[in-house]
Amino acid sequence: MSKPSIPQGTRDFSPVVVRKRQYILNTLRNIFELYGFQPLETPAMENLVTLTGKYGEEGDRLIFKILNNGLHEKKEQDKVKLNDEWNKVLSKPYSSPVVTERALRYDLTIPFARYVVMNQNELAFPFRRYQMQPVWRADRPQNGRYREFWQCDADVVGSTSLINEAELLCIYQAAFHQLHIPVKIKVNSRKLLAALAELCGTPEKMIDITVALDKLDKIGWDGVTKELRERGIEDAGIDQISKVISITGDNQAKLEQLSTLMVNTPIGLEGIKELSTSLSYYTGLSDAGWGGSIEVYISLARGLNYYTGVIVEVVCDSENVKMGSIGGGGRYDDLTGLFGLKGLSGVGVSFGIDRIYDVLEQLNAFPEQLASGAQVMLVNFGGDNELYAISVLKQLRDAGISAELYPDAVKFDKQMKYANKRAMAYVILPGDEEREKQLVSLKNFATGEQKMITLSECISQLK
RNA sequence: GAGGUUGUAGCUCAGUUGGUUAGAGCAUCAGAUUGUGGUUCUGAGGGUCGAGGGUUCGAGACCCUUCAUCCUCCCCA
Repeated sequence: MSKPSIPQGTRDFSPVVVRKRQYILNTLRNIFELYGFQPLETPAMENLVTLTGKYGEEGDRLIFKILNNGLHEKKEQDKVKLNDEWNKVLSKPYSSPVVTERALRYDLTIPFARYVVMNQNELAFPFRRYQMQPVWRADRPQNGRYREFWQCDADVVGSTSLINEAELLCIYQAAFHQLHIPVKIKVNSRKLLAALAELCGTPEKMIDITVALDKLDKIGWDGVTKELRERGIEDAGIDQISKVISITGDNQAKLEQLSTLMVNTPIGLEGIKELSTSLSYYTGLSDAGWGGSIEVYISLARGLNYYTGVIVEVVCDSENVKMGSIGGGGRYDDLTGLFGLKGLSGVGVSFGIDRIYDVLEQLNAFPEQLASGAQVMLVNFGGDNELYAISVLKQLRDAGISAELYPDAVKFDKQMKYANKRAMAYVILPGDEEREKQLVSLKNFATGEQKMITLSECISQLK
């Protein structure tokens, strides 16, 4: 069987799908630019050492490694060495510069950090960048998870101001407002989670508590309790956690109650102050017309363990849509420290393009006119009419009208079927009669209405 | 890393306890229709039944191996 196929976990995007994806990307791009973010692109491949050790043990295994090429030309002793290395690679997860020294990028954050460190002397800090590119993971694909997928990030590095947090919240609000997706934006702080771990008397268990708590929406409080016990949290600690996450009220009320509970944990008070400051900046920057809500959500944890301050997550707030988070982010201190540049703080957000696409599809919220391609097709009648059609074609394009001429003078029926399948808005019939009178017949494909008019009338109607 | 699903025409899938020449719909092509698409009608082409082995008089179906695929858990986006 030699049917063509594509690698597991990859996708083709058909013309209609690409248009819809571009609609999302263009919307986001315009907002990023409006907020003063600059575009950045980095290579599909990075040096393997740039990536290894940055995503945890699990992450290292999911990095797509690129085999070195040209090795077959080397000498006999090199072949022996390569064979040895190959055996190590095949026996277990292992990498060696002899076999592979490059890898496909795993996310956009680490390459961004690498870029910042490499260009630290040229960049104007704080550096605001956005980046929309595919990334690759050697994960096992399943529903909604791919080996090649797109990420879309906006980050600010080199500033600890909470204005940045507020601006990124605004970007979320503005973006989803423009895309017509109702959202709830959940915010929290890693500092509150750290304080929570202190309240439990087990500050070193913060990651365990975080991971368990993150599943609250999925497995419920009973499930979380079970997992916390498994992770070695005492019942007294679980009581504390229960007390904290059962706080209710508006954001202001929640933060006030929290500061009572965390009165003896300085890091908790710090987190509370940061959240409340960010929210007040946000109020000043945001537009009253934006829908959706921002909610302090104490059980929000997020898996990534490099966040250190405010964390944020966006979920679609519609009864008709069941979907996990469609965006997330937070503050990370010292990301560039991994590459030797200390003391740079960053904060960023990420948009889940594929999930946003699915949500728009479910809400039926894509703009109508995205579906069609060329606006008008000219029927090819062959002979002298072909040259006439070409002159009409050129004038249409000169006027900025998207047009195409059917390239072969095949049966009329076939050309009309093609136009129909391509969902053309109009068809122009430049035949014998039209050519002799120097007119065109313009047919509206939706209504079937057709009339013979001058080219300039036609152009003004199509514009 | 663990567990499960499904592989039959370009696509979506039927195919009975194993039994003639493996079917349907859609799509394609041709014709009814040489300047009018979506609707009809008629006809045609297109399959090493994922691959390899086994059981059998006989395998698309049963058994083994293998590959691919999708999904669930883990983890993540």
